[in-house]
Amino acid sequence: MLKSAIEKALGQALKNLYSIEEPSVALQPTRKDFRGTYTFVTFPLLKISKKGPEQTGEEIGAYLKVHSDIIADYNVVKGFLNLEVTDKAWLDTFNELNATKNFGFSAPDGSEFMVEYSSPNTNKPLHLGHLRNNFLGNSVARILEANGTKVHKVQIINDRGIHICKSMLAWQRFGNRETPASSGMKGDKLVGTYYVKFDQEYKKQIGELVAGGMDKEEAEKKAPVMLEAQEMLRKWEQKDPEVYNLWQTMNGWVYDGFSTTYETMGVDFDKLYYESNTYLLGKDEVLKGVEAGIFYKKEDGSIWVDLTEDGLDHKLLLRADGTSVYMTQDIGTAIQRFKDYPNITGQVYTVGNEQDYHFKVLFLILQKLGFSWANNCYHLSYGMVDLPSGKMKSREGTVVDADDLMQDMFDTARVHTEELGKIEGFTSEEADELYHTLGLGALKYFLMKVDPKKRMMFNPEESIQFQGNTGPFIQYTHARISSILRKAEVENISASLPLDSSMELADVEREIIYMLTEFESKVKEAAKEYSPAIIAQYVYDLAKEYNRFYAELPIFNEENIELMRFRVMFSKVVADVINRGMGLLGITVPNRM
RNA sequence: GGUCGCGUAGCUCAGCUGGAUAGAGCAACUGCCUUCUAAGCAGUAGGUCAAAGGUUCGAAUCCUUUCGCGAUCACCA
Repeated sequence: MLKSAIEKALGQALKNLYSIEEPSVALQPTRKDFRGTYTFVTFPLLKISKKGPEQTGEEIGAYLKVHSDIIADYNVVKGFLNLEVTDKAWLDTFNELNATKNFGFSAPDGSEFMVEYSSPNTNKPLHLGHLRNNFLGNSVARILEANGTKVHKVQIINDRGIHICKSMLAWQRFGNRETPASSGMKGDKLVGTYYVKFDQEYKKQIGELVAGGMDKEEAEKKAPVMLEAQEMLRKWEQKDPEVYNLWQTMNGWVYDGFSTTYETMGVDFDKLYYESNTYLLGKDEVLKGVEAGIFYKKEDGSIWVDLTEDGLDHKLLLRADGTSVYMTQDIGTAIQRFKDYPNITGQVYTVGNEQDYHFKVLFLILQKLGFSWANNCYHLSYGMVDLPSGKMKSREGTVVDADDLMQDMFDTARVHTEELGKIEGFTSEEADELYHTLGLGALKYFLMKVDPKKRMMFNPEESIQFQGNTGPFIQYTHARISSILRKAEVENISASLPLDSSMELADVEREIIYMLTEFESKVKEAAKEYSPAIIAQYVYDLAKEYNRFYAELPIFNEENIELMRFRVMFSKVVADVINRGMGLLGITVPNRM
């Protein structure tokens, strides 16, 4: 609105001054060291204006100052024309924002999309990497929704295969019928311990075989527990009742554990896909592809796709014995989802960047099979969360458990809050809720402020900060504003009456109105880039700027009543954007802290 | 070795669809609570944007090469 109005005026200026028919005017924000809000770069115009950069800037600036009632003043530095906006235009802009409910967000436009995230294995508890995955996927879903798209949140649970048989076998052998109830352990944790027990037993047996003279590679294949696990997998595939029951029971424990964790995390799903239901999908599609000549069959009967023309290599799609590989299932599952949700136009897969190649191939194959939606499939590829020691490794016990980390965050929040003595008048329930809000806010913000594509560092020794560029800093800003709004209500200051637009504003106020006008484009950009980090960065900048305002200018001590009203209303709008922006990250903001 | 990604302040990260003197936070140092929440604000210090070439009026940003780190290249998932 404001920006496009200026661009329009600028276009008119270029037309009249230099007879440019279709001027491409792109404004950029003015650097902090100069006066003004928007900057127009004149260098590309010099050939047409046939004048120096300063003179060209002067001409355009002077024209705008006279002909546009939005432009208050201008200054020229080298080839940069910096434009200052009138306070009236700022206040009109503010009034418009204030009058628009949920400005920056779009109403539902009928589009539908699917977002997949989490997608764990059922043999071990969720860890730090899953937290990044879940928070990102869940946030992207919220961001798409804010852009008018109906989103279906799903995950595919890897509930079958050799890994879960390993846990089952170890439980049969060492478990003494232990259950989550009998042990008091969360179900996912309990099953995880048996996965570890299997590995220990496996290693022990390998050691014994090697000591008996077998070479290591063979020992890894011949270790009795491994053979038994494989036998168990065969029984599972034949739906052997005993194995199947145990499988259902132990997976049930895991799901109970997971759902507790998801609830704490504040994420949810609209539909769950299970590999035990989907692992046979895709085979028909692959066979159809062979008939269509898209794939080819080798002499041994295995089926492949040749991707060398696309710069990739040959990829196996069906084994010689006719059984599926991961790719086969993923082809089938993708197609199944478009059958389940006929209105979706694409889907987002939130999966780590170690699978970049896999998804490149998957999307390419879906294209070759002729699915037009394949072009709208996006791999939200995020970087690993590294520890100072490097990658997390379960074998070395360096995995950061999701439940433990969240609990640590709640404890840290409690310690900070108590130190600051900020919970006067809180009931213990309210205090607990606050610790939860702050701890989770700190964690989510920490994991999402970084560009998803980049790998990031988490140092468990230095706990996540609560000051500076953090979730709690932004939450604090919201709590401060809430306090102002409570006071405004007590003092009966009307925030609903229209504002007079003839006041003089301070720089910091103009800057913040400018930032508010940018919210919409940030929300759109975040959707286009599938990047919650863009929102995180924006909300932080806004909160930071608001705190400057808070320190520089009085509100209730302002003598000009109209200006005081403006500042109250202005604070309210900032709080609203902070609230909704943080909401896009799945972070709640408190009214007191 | 092939392919992909990354390398910005002591540390963690922005900036990357080319624009001005490269920004935040943490850590260090200095100020600011008789005024609306100091989880805050203001300031000082800290940089050959991995290196070298190239394109351009202009390069952290685009291209090439080199170095370093990581991922991936399974009839695993």
